Amino acid sequence: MAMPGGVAPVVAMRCTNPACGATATGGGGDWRKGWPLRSGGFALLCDKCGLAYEQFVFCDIFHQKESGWRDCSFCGKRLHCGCVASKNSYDLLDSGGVQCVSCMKNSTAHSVTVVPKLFPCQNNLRFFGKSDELLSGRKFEQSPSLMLDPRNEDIAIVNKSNHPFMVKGIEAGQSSSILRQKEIENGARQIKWEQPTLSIGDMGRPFLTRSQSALEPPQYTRRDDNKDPTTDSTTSESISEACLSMSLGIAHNGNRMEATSTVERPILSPTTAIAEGRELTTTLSPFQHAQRARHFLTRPPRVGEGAVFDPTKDIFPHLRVARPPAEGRGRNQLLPRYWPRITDQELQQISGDSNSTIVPLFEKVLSASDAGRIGRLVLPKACAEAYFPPISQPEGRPLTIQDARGKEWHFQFRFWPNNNSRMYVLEGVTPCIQSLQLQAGDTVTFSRIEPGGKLVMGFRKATNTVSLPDSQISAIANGSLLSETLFSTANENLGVADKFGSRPDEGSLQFLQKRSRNIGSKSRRFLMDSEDAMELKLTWEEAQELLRPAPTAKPTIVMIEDYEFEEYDEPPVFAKRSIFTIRATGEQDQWIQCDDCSKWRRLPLTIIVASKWTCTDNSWDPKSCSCSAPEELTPKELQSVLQQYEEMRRRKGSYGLKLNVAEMDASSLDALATAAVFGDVGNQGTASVATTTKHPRHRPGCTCIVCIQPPSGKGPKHNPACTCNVCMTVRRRFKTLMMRKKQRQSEREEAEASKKIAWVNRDEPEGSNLSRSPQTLDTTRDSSDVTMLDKVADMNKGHIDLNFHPAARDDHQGQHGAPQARPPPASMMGLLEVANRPLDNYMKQNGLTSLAGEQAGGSSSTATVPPAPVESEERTSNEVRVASVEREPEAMAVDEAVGDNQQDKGVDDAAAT
DNA sequence: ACCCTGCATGTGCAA
DNA sequence: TGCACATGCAGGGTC
Repeated sequence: MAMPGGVAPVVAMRCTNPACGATATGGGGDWRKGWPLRSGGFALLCDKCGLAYEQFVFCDIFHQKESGWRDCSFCGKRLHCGCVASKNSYDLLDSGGVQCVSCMKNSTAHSVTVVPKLFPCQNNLRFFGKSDELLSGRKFEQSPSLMLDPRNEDIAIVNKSNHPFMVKGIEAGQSSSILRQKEIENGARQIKWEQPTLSIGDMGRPFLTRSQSALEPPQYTRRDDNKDPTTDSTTSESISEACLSMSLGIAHNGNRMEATSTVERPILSPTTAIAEGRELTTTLSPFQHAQRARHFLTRPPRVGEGAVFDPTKDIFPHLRVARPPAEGRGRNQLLPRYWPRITDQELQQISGDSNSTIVPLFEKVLSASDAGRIGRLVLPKACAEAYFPPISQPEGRPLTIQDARGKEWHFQFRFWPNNNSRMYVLEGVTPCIQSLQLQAGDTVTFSRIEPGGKLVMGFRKATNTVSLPDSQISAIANGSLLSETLFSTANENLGVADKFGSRPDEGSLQFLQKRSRNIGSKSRRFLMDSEDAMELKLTWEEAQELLRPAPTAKPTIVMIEDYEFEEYDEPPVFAKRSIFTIRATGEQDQWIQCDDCSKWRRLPLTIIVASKWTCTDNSWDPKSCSCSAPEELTPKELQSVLQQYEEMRRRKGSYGLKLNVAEMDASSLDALATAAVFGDVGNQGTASVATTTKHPRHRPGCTCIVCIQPPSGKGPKHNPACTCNVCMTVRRRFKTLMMRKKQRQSEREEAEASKKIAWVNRDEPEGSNLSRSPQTLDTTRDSSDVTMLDKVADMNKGHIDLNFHPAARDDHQGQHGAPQARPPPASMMGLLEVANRPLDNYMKQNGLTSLAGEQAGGSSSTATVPPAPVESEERTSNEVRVASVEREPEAMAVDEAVGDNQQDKGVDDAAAT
């Protein structure tokens, strides 16, 4: 094949990043594929110093953006895309943008003007070879020159600016004004050039950098600069598409090799980007900054390979990067939305200290049905087929996946035939989903540990998880619902903090976009500036917490659709968030965080602090009225309190109820108690922090039946031979229950027999023993009902009797047919109301002064220690019900002594006893 | 009555 | 236009 200009082949390339210095011949592994191109190939990236995947994520967002309208990446013209009618009015760019017809036409008139792909940053790559011609520059007018390295079939493309590009696995083919890949059948490899004329006025300008200026500046194509970049999404999109790409396009399509060269996004190293950020601070709009900030997130995703030098790794371990799919069957077809966006921190977390390598496979934003109670997680077909073991039968096979905590989950990986295709699902995910507290909009990430091939899953909480009905979303989108919801008991989360504290998750954003797409023909966003947005980055529950009743206000409790509202005559006070705790002496404290130094300070209980508060405002404690004063709580105490405070908030959310401040007290207390149980409070020993997303007293790693038993249906079952307290107790109760059931059954049979006899002898005179038998049973029934009534009454008096047996009532109902007049049922509200009373009430009622003293030997200085720790976790109401049903008499007495604080605790406490 | 299971269907996206 | 996927639904099983 003739080389244009007779240029010698490229023999090697070197990354210009001095910290990287990667040298490769193109086949030595220093290069790898980047983002997929429309044509099926992949961009080519330097593997060592790392180039920006985030660019693609960025573009991907815009790909996912409103499907109807997109902006031309060159002129900014708004194009209607997607429908058949518009098919010829635009052209898709491999880089993710679109190009309008005008620009397509104009582009042919321009000479090839490209932005050097790699030169804006220090990571940029330069080619060097035997021939200095490569470096000295070889200009071409219409089409890039192609240089082929005969050894590795890499092709360097030198553009007008003397910046070469490389294409792997191609042959120099025809030149044309359009740079586009052309697929060549039957093994022929050819490339077709698509005009990459870029309006650098849009795109390249922000990327004028030191390194770039040091090189030959690219030519710019002017465009209208008068557009306000904040309103012109073109800018943002263009920013991401500023450079001509060097791309590697190898599609595994039989024997066919495909190669691509296309327009590409600018590649920036983080360091350079930061430098640029300084340089461009004055010229970029906030919107642009926002976009640029994404470039800061770029780092080389070293996928599934051993540790290599990565200059950004240590600097930005938390950066969320869309990693290209790992090797797998058909991975090329993997949609970018499934690319795992996993940070090194998370990878580190998964891999622990081991030397194993984590290969991120894919991720998925949980849909409502994924996170629902059905327990089925729909897997993207391509991902399932690429990374999970192949299955031929619909029944599939069991699959064990380990979570980040090392816990193994057993799922059934299977598929359903669907429209001549397959729909892959993971069944039995409910326990896992619940354990990880995942909900729709959150993201689960699947990875593989090498060596070994073990599957691991991580998760990412959505920053903008929304499960509101569309109407509410719409209202929120219009800003109309905000205040309304703040004053309501909406139990939906609008903002669950990212576990890793990262920025909003793209997938979740897409989820949001998707959810709100049907609201109307136009997308709406509640207009707020960035500070407002920061202020509003809280959940509805948090917002509720910020609203405190006026100090003089006395609430009236009203029930609206089974939700309990505190109704005040006076408007609520907008307060700063604080945490309530109870000391061993029973005294309550309020803790509040200084806005300046972030230290937590103790405040009197009755103080309601305005939205901003600093140590200097602390007039109640002269010792802590300065930010320099040490914090009263030790870091461990603080950590425990905060963790459990978060836990409490989550539980509030899961109950879907607005719980009053007293409940917060109890929960905070519970938090401290939990911490105390694990030796975190009052014991400055080495006990590790017991983090759990489950019941506060659940021990990490606990596999007792209540911890792992799914609410129903399939799923991992507890080892029947387990001898843990809970299991033993449950078994004992089950035995008792069965005995009772047997007894009732025999009674019933006896009654049936009696009825028959009574019917046969109905003409018998009254007083007959036989005819009175059912009445005798009625007496029994009444007696039982009295007992039940007593229990309900007892409950309403404030004693939760978890022995209350709903099944017993059912039995009687079944036995006697028509329901009878009954007292108000023991509703969940009632239970919660009682359960939420603070522990000090309980202690008073039970004549206790300090549980801490009794139980923990007074080891806690600031916390009240709860009853003995038991293995448990926050359970669904279903589980609670089950546990309640299975109580036996000996546990009842314990319940009344112990289980008055929280409903779910009672079960565990009794179990432990 | 509730749950599980398997399948069907509608919608949106990508080719 | 076809495919992927979210979700609805019906039927059977279990509590």
